[in-house]
Amino acid sequence: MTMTSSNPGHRLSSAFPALRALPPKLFERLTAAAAFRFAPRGTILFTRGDPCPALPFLLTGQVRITRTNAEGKTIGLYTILPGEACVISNGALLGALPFDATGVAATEVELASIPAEMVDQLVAEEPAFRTFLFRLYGERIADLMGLVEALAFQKLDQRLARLLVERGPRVKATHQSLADELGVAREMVSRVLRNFADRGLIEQHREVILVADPGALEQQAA
Amino acid sequence: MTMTSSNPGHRLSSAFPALRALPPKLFERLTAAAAFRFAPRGTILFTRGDPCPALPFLLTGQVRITRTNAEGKTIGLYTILPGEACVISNGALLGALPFDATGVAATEVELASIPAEMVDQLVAEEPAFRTFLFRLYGERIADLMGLVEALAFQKLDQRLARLLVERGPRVKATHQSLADELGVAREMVSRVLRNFADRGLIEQHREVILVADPGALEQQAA
DNA sequence: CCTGCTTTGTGACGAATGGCACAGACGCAA
DNA sequence: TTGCGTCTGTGCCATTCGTCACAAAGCAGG
Repeated sequence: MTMTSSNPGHRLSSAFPALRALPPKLFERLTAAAAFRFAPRGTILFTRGDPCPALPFLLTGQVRITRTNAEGKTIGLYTILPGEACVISNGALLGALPFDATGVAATEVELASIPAEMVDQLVAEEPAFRTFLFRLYGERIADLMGLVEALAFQKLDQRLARLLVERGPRVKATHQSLADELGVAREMVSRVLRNFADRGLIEQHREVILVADPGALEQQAA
Repeated sequence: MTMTSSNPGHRLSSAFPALRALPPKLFERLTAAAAFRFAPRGTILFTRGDPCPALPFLLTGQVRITRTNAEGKTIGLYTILPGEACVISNGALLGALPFDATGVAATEVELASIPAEMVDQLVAEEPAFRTFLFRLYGERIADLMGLVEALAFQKLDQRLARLLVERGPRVKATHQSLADELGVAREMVSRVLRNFADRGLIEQHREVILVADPGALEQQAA
């Protein structure tokens, strides 16, 4: 499902400041080579073992990176926001590794895939792009290290509280999806949420959680 | 403690194939600019919040990357082997991020730190170096994702068995250090090891564990 | 040999989480 | 309205792990 946006060049450069400094010629070639793609919520953008022909840049929406084990249990790793690129793919791309996780559109998403050679050329020629990419790697690694620490040392109530303040004030999700995100059993999520609701920290509705007391939730997360 | 190796250029290029293709001029400059350093086992090479003026390449030995939380609990993230570089530092380096973990010399180590500008130049000019670096990033991210999955879904006996087969057949470590590595309580490590020993999978001595039945341990890890 | 430190072993108990088995609530479609 | 599927709530019990409180064993220095 590849489509051309009404103004691809502008969207790319406005989402990615690092591209703004490009020589016009190169930017033009980049825009021409980019594959713009639009995908509805829930689309599996890539999964373990997929080949990786291009580096996807996220223009709008959110992509959730998750990992599922042999028994089907799932845990969320991190989220890609607009203006970021999927560097797992990149590791795969330029380092020639298969990637090892799954990317799902958490909302409707719009992305622009840049072919490998183009990315390589950008890295070689554009200092701002190098910085952009390396910073992105650094942030992903930091995200993962933070997750490791949380898994090792934090209790479920802390992790869930953190998730709610970050996604709040309105979180649309089933308990099951939150459980998958956190890598725990659904019943545990239901119980902790019930506890939060009893204490007035949140308000629960079907598929929706409203954060009622962000301060107290933050407290709970600490 | 900076010292000049007897043959720095040769050591660098033999540990890092990606550097072998460099133009002689550049390689000479690189060798001249590199700070060779030798550190005994246990040295803290960097820690959270340290600035990061250069990219350390590991020539010999092993560096363990760990993370410690506010209460002093520790967990190991991954290990850097000879021929690899510390890409956390690099994220910090080229992306201008503080790094977020601690690096400890797990053995005596020898490393060569390349200044930031030099690394930047290498990335710009040397395709082989780009590939090297991106592949390294990819591997680190894969390591961390694997660790996340293990923490979320595997029991201690599985994780400990895995560690022993990977580090075997002779593992020199106290139960406490293994506990720190795995992010668990020392008593649990003692109990699981006792169990392994009772079943003939390992043999225990003070500070030393001998893997007696790698196959069965592997089984246990699965 | 004594002494003191580090390492390892162990029992008892509680807290956190998982998993099962349902029941009830809600929403949608026929 | 009725029926059905999904989502949520809950009781119960097993397992895993953490913590505390020691005891015992090994090593090193005087």
